[in-house]
Amino acid sequence: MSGPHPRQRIRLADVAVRAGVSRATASRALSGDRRISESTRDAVREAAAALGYVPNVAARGLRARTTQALGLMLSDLSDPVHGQVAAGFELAAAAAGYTVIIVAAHDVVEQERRALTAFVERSVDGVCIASSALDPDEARERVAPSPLVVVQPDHERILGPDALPPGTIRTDERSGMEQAVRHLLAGGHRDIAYLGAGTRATNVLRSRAAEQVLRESADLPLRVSSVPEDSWGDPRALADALGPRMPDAVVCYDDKLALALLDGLRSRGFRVPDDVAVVGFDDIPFAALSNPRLTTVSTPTPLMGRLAAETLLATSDALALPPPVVLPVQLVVRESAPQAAGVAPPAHARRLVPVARG
Amino acid sequence: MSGPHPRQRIRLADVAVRAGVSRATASRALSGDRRISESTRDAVREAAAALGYVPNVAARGLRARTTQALGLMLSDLSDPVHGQVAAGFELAAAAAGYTVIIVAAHDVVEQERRALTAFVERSVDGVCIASSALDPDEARERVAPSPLVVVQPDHERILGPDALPPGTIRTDERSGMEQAVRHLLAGGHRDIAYLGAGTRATNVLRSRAAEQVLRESADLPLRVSSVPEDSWGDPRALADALGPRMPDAVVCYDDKLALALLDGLRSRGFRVPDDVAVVGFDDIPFAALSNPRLTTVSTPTPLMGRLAAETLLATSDALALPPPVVLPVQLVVRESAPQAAGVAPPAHARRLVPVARG
DNA sequence: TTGTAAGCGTTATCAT
DNA sequence: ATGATAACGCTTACAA
Repeated sequence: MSGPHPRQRIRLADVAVRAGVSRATASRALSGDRRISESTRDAVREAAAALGYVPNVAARGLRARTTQALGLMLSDLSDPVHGQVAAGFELAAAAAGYTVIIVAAHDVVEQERRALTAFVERSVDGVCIASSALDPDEARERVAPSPLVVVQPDHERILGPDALPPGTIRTDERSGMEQAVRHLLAGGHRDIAYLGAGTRATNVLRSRAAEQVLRESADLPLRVSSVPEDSWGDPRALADALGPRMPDAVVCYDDKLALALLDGLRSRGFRVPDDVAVVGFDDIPFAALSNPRLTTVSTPTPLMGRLAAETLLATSDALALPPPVVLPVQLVVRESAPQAAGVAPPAHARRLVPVARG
Repeated sequence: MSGPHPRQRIRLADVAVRAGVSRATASRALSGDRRISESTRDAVREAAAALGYVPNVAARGLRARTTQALGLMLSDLSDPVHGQVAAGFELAAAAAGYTVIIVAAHDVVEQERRALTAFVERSVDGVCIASSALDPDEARERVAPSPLVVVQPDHERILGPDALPPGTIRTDERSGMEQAVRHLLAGGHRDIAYLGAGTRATNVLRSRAAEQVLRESADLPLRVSSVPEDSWGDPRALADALGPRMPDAVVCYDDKLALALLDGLRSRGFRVPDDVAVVGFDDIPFAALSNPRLTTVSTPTPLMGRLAAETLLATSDALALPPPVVLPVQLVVRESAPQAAGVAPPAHARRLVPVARG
């Protein structure tokens, strides 16, 4: 039952012997070195194929000082947003012949540090952090001299006035909230609430942006409610968190929260959008399939992953990272916060896959 | 602006010099070798810490013939089921100090072959394939001598009478369909349909199981409809695929399809479950949040990933893989196919997180 | 055009 | 208890 392949792994030396050349020649032949004669090149290739030779990249990397591997740290692989970022990242990396090492750090700083160490141990050629609480400077320090790209940084530093550091990729939260809030105002809503999860920086960022826009556009206050980050498993609690008096409309931190809220509202007997309108953030795939379908701010998650990988691949020097990128987002109007009556919805509102994607 | 850490990476030799010992001693001290004296051990550790030494695992692996890395091949990281399998896999691997290399092969056989080659090139200590169309024997051959575990194999071979090979982890499709179909029969449904996606083996397996159970339990025929694997983006088409006359109930290939179908049925003016009941398969997180909430067969996806990793970690010899494992599944009754009137639902039917998980 | 030999950073063997 | 030294499998000066 054992196939034709030998148990012992074939080394370059074996190929060289079979082709009747030195290891150096074999190596050069396989790497397509122009100085090797046509004939020996073919001979070596044939030998390699015949033996089923697969190079040992650890050995190669040891000498060539490149591993053709990238590290990706994220909080949770089963999260739809992170999954899409990871998918885009992996796709771009694989297209360039790179391999991806993924570590889930579950938003625990100590695990995040360990993840970065794992990348350094493996000498990856670049590291991407997706939405981490770690201080970006510390992270960059830890993975040096590998370049580091941070997607959706979540350190409190982003709340300050400082410019984003090079190698940062973010979405335009402010624009997203502007579109969401203006849409609700146009729909006649006045008592608008923000439902946040946790106290992480991105949540604060979105909450503040919504508050500002509402203030500037209509001089109205924003009601801010908040639930702990891990309480999404209890949808009724989300509805209850909105307080004894239900607002006209709710903007949620993200779609996961919004979809859970839809469920909680239904349990509590509220109708969406008649009793209260709901807007999400991210446009995860199931946002288009909920009942009512979720109006949400579409973020280009797979594109962010792709961009992160491409940035790393294009960056040999960790100190030469490109300036921060802020990606545009777009409100997708669906049923949970429909267009004001009498106004035709824009074409994109019906699309399952948002325009800005990959 | 450049921190205290040196640009050049610290090698073991540097630590040895600083501690005033040989490289061999330094290596042994760091690996906690009992023969090294207390004092030198501390000295070496101090030196390592002071210099910020991080070992090079490629070099280590070259000599020690173990990489502390596992390979995971899946079709798509942004798929909820695969994401959960990957999350469970990564968690178990990380807990054992292992790192995971993930390659998405998008169900393309040629890419699957490349993925396996990538794992061999990197000499991973074990490989897991999640739901692949590749011939398991070919796969095992390709990754030899690393052990291979296959989660939810999808090769047509599984349709035959052959026993599953060692190192296989599957869910009990037959039992799942039995629970689903019996539940529908108990609810008074007679005209039952199966809505499948694609023609892959698992789809055929589920379809056949449903057919058999329906035949054996009630001597009724199963209506089988099918849509191409990539047509889930058009929910109305799914509803239309059920034919001109709507069945009493539909069992879907998986939850993604079922949730899309719910949307399509709503678009077409059908009420669920009044006009037609719908049952899914997998119990992905959003199945509990749809409207109506989805009745579905819960599969222990994170557990499968965890089990796969643990199996690999426990298997030094590729030829000593454990016998196939078939994991139990459990129907979770929700609104899209509710309990027959007058019968109290079991406790688990209300749980958000199914019992069998992780 | 090809071969020889040194080296990548570790760990393991064999001394001492 | 510690040190030399030889691997591990590959690439790349330097030679020829």
